[in-house]
Amino acid sequence: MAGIHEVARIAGVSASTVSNVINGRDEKMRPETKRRVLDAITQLNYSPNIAARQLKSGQTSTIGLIVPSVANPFWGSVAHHVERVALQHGYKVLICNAERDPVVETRYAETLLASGITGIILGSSPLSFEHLRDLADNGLHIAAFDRRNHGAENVVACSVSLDQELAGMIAAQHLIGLGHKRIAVVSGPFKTNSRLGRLNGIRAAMGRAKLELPDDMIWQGGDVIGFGDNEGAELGRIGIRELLSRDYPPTAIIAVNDMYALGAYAGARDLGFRVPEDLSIVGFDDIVLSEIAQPALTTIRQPVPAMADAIVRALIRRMEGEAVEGEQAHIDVAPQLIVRGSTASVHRADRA
Amino acid sequence: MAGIHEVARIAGVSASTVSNVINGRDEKMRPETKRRVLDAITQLNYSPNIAARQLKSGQTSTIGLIVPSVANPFWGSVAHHVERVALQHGYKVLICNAERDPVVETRYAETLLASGITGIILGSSPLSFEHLRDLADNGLHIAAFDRRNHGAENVVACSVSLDQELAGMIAAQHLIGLGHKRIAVVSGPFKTNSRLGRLNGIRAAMGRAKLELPDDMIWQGGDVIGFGDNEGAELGRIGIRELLSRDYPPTAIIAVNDMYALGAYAGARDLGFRVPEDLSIVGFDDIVLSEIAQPALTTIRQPVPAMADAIVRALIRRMEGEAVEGEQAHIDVAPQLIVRGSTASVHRADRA
DNA sequence: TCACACTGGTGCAACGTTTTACTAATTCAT
DNA sequence: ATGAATTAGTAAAACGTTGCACCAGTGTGA
Repeated sequence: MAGIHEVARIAGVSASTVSNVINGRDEKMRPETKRRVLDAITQLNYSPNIAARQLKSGQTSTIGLIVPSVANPFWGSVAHHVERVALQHGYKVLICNAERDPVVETRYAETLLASGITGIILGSSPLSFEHLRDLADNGLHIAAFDRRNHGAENVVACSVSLDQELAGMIAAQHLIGLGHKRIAVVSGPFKTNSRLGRLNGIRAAMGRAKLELPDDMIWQGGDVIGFGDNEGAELGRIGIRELLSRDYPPTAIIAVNDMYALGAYAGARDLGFRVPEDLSIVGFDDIVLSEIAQPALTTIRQPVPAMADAIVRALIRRMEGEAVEGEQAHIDVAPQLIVRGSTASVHRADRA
Repeated sequence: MAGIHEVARIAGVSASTVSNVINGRDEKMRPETKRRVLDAITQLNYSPNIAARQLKSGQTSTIGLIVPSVANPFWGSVAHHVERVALQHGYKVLICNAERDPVVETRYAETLLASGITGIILGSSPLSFEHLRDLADNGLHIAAFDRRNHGAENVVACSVSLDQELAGMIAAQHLIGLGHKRIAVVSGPFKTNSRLGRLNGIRAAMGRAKLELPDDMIWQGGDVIGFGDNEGAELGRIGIRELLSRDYPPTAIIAVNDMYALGAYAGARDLGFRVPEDLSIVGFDDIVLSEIAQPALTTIRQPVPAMADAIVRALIRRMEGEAVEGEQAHIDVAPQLIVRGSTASVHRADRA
């Protein structure tokens, strides 16, 4: 591969001039000189060595995106939109799967920082960001997707998320409004901020309606096999079978995300329950397949394109030092209830 | 951030010695010296600057993965497994979404090569690899996932794929065996090698059974909005509605992948057709949701974990110069028919 | 005692950019 | 005609590693 000096030699100029051309500093340069350089560049098929550039300037136009697992279409969609927005701003995106494992997450973040990447977006919504404090102190800008930065302002520069509690409340209220009284929750471990937020919202709404949410109506699976983002659908299926086998089965289910909800469809079917006649199901996220499912899933949509837009812009402002003191650090987006075919007014509730 | 010289100063040795410790060249070194260096490293929280290392050595332990879109769970799963295997071999993975656009694809490949990455895995299965010839000539090792490298041996170093024709034949034979005679195909544009291969297989099987596959039974959508990997489900839905509105609608559908197939479920439902009573549907890939769908989808499985394993190992052998002359460059894996609930013997065929 | 081999390191020149300070050549104002 | 200002471009020192070539001691055999 040819270097900048080779180009300079061919064009009959100095390396500095070539560098100036490449970087658009061509105000004080004869058009003809510029042309000669450009010609040499195309002739040699030259492209700048990124490692060298980075070593010198300390800058990369790359941001890291750490997600639980791209095998979950929700995160696939997030990755897609983050990349789209980043590209518009001249940034590339490096996607990493960390499976919500803080150790893997930290290792990835370290690697990214060591590669000169100074900004990452974290999708794992952990309860604490302590494992990343060192990196943050060393200059890594961290943005949180799907979690507020409250209580971690010095580690997490900015964040976007649904108002998770409100989202949980809306889901529960929808079911309560349909007359459901025995509502269960299906989820993986409540070890993420977002899940906990949703659960609190559900509790609040039920409390207000004078309904109980006993612990045995909260099904938590997947502790052993990780946080269950890969196996969301499978866990949902298992969870609901367990719940529906009870003496007093629930008449409605709130699944912690759409993958669990779709798994719940299968589990309900396994036991001969019809959705929504015998069982109503609500999910969160609104992945593409939710609309396709039979029946189409009622869910709380996360407006991913807008969220990606907000977080990428906010992060880039921080990385480029443009953020002003006290600039709004968290952006709350409104959850949106999408009513489709998986919820209906209660039928079997009275029988129990 | 501290550098190697700072560490050397603290440990009371030279930078070379620190470098030797970091890179495991410690055979001729007093254990005590090594310990001092290690102590200094932890004390300063030192980690080597990757850009500098790369600039000097020309090596990165990173491979690139270019996929059509991680928004399709199939590619999410591929990314997941590629990453898993790469990590086992000490490599990291950089995932890029190219939406099957040769221009975007080329730009990503250029960026990767310029960053010192000398090996990429390409998932787009293009008809031609000409757009990448230059990069290959400049030292980029290219591996193809989902397509044979035949006819492009000098551009594509190695490849894995299903035997696409066989896969197509198996799908068609399954339906033929159930008595179907009017079989339609739903797909995005046939501009990829894998889709074309599947179609050829279907044709061959039908020809052998003396059945026709007229052009108007091959629905192709999505030309305008890209190659339709994002919109697979939506396209499947539209396509099938169009096919089922014909005077002589098909009794069975082969969808080019599971996303299209799942979309076809919705489209069939829209028009009051029941699956599988009125319409049988077969997909390809076997994504997680296929098992969850109602009814569970009959599909041709791609053994993703094994394929990822094979291609990553083959690519790394090439990158590290260990591949011997004439080493097998393409690995064909066997398609596997997974019969589930979406196919049944023909009922309505006679009515038409 | 000398030549030689080992042991346990060290010194320094790269790698390919960027960028600051500098200069040679030209034009301009006086 | 002279000094100042402008224009168009250059030289060279970084950036943080790596790895070859080298070297100062110490032990060994003749």
